[in-house]
Amino acid sequence: MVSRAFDDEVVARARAIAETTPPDTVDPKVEALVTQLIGRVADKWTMLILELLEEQGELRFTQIFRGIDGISQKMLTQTLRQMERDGLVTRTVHAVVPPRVDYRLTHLGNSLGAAFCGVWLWAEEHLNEVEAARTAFDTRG
Amino acid sequence: MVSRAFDDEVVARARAIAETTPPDTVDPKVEALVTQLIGRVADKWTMLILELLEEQGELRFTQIFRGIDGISQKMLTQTLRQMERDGLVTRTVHAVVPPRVDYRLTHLGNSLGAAFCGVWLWAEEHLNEVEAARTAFDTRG
DNA sequence: CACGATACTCTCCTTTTGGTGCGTATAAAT
DNA sequence: ATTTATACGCACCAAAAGGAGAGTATCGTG
Repeated sequence: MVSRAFDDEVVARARAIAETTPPDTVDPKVEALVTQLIGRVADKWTMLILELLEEQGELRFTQIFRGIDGISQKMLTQTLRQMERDGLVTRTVHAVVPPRVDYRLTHLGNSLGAAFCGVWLWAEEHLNEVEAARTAFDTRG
Repeated sequence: MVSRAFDDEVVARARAIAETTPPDTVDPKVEALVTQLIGRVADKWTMLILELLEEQGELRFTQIFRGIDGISQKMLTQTLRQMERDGLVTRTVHAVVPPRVDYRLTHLGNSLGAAFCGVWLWAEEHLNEVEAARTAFDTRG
């Protein structure tokens, strides 16, 4: 996970960007592609794997498997394949027995991890507020 | 959408944070809650609604419905309810006929939008790289 | 008087997601 | 000789997500 030392700073920066953003003249095709890409990449397992690899550098299959609580082998393989296809991780197979496969973030993967950093910080920072909002909502009926 | 003027700056900042992060001494309960919260909030429709409301301020149901391509009424209602429960949006019902309901981001919702900003920027910036990686992967078989 | 508009809810029904368990190659270890 | 470890692929099945369409209350409008 991450420290929360720079949280306010990051959020303030991001908000500043959002506010100074021009009225938006983005090609709808690009818009759609971006949306789709985000849908693909902003997935729970992808985010968790990304974070783990960011922390640990290079890991093999079983290490990731043990490092991520609740994931099934199937989902891990699947997610890693997608990430490889999207250029987020490299997959190096060592021709030994038993087989050994190492995964490592690419530059692209690293940059995505950095981009998600703000979301992790937000979640850490505002966890209590969200829980409070929920119980308030639920007790109001 | 957003401009990409500050992309490198944002990413560099986020990466700097990631690198200076201490070895991690986070309570596993909190870790799990954060993970769960991210799973809840990092959903396609939530992100799109968040962005739309951030741009437009206050909107009513049908305006959001028309503003987000491909969403169904069901998903829109559902997502808005969750967001309201999580304290991300306020929902104000005007007792008129036909009914009129306005949605607006809370401070919390705004901060989440800001946090997601980095991901949007990443997607815009690296769209081409991802597509290139994909075709490379696919042609290699 | 029929109609449209609004913001839903409710009921099917299909699609997608994801879990479980089994199979595999092979060499080292027991 | 049997077991163990690895990194999967495959087949099957349950659960969840999500789309389509109908229903609702009420009032102004044509």
